[in-house]
Amino acid sequence: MDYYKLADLLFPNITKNPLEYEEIYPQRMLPVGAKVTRLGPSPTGFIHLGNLYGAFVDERLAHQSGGVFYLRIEDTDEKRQVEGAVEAIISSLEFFGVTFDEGVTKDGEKGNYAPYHQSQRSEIYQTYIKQMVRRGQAYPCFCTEEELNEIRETQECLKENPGYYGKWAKHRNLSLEEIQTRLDNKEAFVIRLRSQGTHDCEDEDIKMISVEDGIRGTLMMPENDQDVVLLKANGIPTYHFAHVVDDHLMRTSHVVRGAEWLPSLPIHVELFNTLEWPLPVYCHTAQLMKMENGNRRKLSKRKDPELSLDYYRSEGYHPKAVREYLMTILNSNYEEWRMENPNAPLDSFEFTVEKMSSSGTLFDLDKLNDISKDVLVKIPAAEIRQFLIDWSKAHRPELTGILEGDEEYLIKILDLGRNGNKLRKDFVFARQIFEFISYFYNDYFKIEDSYPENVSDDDAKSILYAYLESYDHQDDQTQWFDKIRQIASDKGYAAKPKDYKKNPELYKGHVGDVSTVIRIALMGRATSPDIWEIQQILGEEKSKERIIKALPFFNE
RNA sequence: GACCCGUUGGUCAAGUGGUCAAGACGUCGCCCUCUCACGGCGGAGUCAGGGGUUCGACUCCCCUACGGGUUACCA
Repeated sequence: MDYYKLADLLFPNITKNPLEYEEIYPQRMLPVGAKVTRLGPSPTGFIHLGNLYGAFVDERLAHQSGGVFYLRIEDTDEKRQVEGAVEAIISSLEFFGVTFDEGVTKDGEKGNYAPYHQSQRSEIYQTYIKQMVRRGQAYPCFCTEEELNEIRETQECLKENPGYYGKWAKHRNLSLEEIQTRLDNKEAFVIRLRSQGTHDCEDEDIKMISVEDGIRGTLMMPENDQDVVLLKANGIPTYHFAHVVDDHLMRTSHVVRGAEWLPSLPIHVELFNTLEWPLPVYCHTAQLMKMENGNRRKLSKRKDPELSLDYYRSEGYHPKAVREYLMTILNSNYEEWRMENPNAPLDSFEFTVEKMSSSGTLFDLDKLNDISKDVLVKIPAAEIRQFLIDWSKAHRPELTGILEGDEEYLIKILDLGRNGNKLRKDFVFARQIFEFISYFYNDYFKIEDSYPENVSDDDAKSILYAYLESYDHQDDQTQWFDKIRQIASDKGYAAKPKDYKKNPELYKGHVGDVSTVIRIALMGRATSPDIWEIQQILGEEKSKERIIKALPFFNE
């Protein structure tokens, strides 16, 4: 068989020598140990937490080593293109603090290894394919879908491994004449790898290959024996081929991807070997899992919209919180480091791929929320205010007016209980924050809780009346509370909770019940931060007004 | 089915032959306390099972079970 002739027959328009690409895309000039990583999303527009998880690994690996992190769009599947997806991906990642040095950006492509859209790299792929055909390493296959199905069915009956390999590879050794004829008939064809792998026949045992995975250590797997499709009938490569060519030519040093790629690793290894290129360091990350009906399963795009990044954005999780959380599940020693370095920037943590877990991790909302509290408590009120405003503009526009309205007022509210040494950690995510502080705004103030059971309506009324009588906005906190105690004992409630605990039969309740009545009148809820402080923020007028409104006496 | 990966408390997990098997979240109790938070203290709770190897196994080997993934001209 004259493979040169075959190659020209198949790709008459490809004239470049592969070596030219080696010159166009030379070895990167980077410091020793610098890592080159990439994110290669397919533009379906949907990214979930798992993608972000992987993106952080890429980002840290590159930026921690003085390397390069670039974005490549893997748009080799025409059926899955979604309008505006690339922009959505970029802005989503940007929101969560993932930035690229190179590749596809909002303003087009940037970098010396362009193009970064796989759809624009056909000539490159075909040049290498042509070379492989010339060398007899790849061949055209004209099998139709029906023929492929037939093969699979036969294999199933015979209980042999499914796939296109060995004796099942019908078109592996087609003659030049036959190929010519089929070409003349305009039959569609794909290009397949002529795999050199061994099969599990009587006299041949499958050879094993071993690969060093950055996360998982030594991996032993059977070598590939499948004549996988390299180039689809439309001239676009499959993921397998595009990955190998791109990551070689773009000089990627570390390929970070999900564990679902593990089974196709032997294909990639054979491809790199066939092309005589060095293998990148593979890092197969654990999957982020979800619990469903008592079982865990991989996060899925279709089934888990609540795990999409958009969900966290619309709830108003702070990007720093999400990042911090992901980091704790990314690197097992991160949490420990954070406790020792509570205020250090996240980037100063030394991330290592070896400290990554290789088993699937369940997403834990409780943990995210807890971490979020710690993160938010360190963010200055002015910054939180801006964050709330930005969030409302995108997700709750009806709140924007209020939030932007009185800047000083909002900042005081957000700083409530965050000045002393015992910091309140009340804030988790934007939507929750607004609910938490909503009683400060008349439009959102409403009575949500009812008075304690041991306080009669008459008592409640008289407590509020007495409170109003004694109200002096100039009182300091001690003076204020002394008056509450006074009211409590006047009405038959213990001034100190301990007294009540000792002799519950002597009292109707204790000072806590009294302040709960006041709290409900002022905030509409039985729980809130310190009443006195809240009054100082609300101001004298609003505070009194609410007490008056709560007095049934005045409502009658 | 075949192949691959995985399995330490409810969750995330330290741990690489000798530990009373860290820590965090959650949970429960107590303390602090005008409520709620915060904080402090304490409790319950784990090496999937069975065989080896070894003086000694969470750690090494084998088998079983369970979970997950892949098995496309999708990525």
